[in-house]
Amino acid sequence: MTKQLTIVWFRQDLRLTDNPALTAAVANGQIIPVFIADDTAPKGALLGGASQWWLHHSLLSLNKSFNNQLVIKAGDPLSVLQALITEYDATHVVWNRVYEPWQIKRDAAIKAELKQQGISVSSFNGSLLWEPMSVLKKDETPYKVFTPYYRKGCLTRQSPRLPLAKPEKFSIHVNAQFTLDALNNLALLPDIQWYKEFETMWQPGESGAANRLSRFIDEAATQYQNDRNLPAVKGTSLLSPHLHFGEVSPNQAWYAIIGAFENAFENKDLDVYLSELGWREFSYYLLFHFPELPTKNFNTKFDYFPWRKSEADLSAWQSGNTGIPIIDAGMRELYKTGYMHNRVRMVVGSFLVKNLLIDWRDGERWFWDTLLDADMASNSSGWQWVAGSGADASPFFRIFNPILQGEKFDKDGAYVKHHCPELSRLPKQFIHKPWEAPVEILRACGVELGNTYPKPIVDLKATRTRALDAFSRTKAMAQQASEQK
DNA sequence: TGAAATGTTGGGGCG
DNA sequence: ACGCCCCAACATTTC
Repeated sequence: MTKQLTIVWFRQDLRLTDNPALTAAVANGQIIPVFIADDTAPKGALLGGASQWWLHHSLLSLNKSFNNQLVIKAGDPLSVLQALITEYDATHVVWNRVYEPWQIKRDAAIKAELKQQGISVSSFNGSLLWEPMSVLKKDETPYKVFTPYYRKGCLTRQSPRLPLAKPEKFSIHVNAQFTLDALNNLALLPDIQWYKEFETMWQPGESGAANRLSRFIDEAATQYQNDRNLPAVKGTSLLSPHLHFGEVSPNQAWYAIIGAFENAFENKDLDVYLSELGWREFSYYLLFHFPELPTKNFNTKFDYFPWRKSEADLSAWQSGNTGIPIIDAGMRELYKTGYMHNRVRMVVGSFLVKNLLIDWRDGERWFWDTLLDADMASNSSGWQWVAGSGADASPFFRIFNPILQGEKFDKDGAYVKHHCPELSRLPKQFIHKPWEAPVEILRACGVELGNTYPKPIVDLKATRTRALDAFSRTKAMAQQASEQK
């Protein structure tokens, strides 16, 4: 019997349980687990600062699971793999698929090249419940609306793969060794020490992911429909960064929910959660079928939109100094914790695009750099959804009023007070609109607008009208352009 | 997974 | 008792 040695190329699947590529490799003999920092990644795909922090720790965790034998490399993945194949005399290479357009292209080229060299190469689905290529409408074109995509396109198809068990034992080539130098050479930890707070809130790695999932099931899943909207309450799963790096698969989350409760689909709370996993699938689906989603308006009407350029406004938004409490709380939460509650993501997104008229791509870029769960598919489809330019998007005229959103979902202002402590003494009546508070109340609460906390940088009512006007002019221009053809 | 403007209804105050 | 007005509460339309 010939000796079989398989290189397991880890990318966005940093786990041992339910890892199809790993399971296949282990069944085939010895393995070499490797992570490669890809030097050839296009600029827009380079990991943001927050994600780099996460990756650093997730790799440490994965290495621990591999008994200190995770090989870490940097460079052009093809060359790195070829060098490893030669060095170890490997016969097989396996990986779980990724879906960013540039990675699809790269992987196809690598697969072709290695096969040509007589290496056996296999790829697997480790990250999606339903892969994009297999879900189409009757006319063979991709869905553009979520509900039929999910209910008809996905749910009526074959059930997602049941999670695979963690390989009980595996044999790693004795020469495969982790070195801290190799990890540190990736320089994933940023120079600025802004991530201190990340460490108190997050536990990157497979066991951290499992903890989050079981905690969600025990404490929040059955109140999900309502509590997921309350940013001061831990009512969401908080799984997004773990899912992005593949420390847990959507299949594990899916079947954990279905297994923990009877008739999950009949239960509104659980059904809503499962459909959020469906939205994640939809994002990957859109990115796969519309590879320009991260940079181009899905709805080309928006190519005529008169975006404003304002460094001052953009930077006030980024730093959480717009003078509108729920916006500032969200943006500060993001910078400090690498995360922002989803309800608030919608509100700050609407504010940037509609009240400030700043291009959604500027928002997308900031999120990409600061979110621990930054994900090309979710980020671009999310921003296009907010802007109104996306597939099955929120219509542009649906403009969130940050005061009303605050009063509805952060009634007593706990979220605002936590992230904007300079407002913490304000009565809840004014917590979402301090500029309406009488001066004597402001003074008594230690708030001086324009000094301890900014005055609002825009008038919400006037900018709402301005946005609607810009939108109607955009429609007219698009209409005119189409008539001229 | 909106908000504001506009329309409708009905109870109650009042002459 | 009746008509009128006001306006809150809810519904519908519009962006």
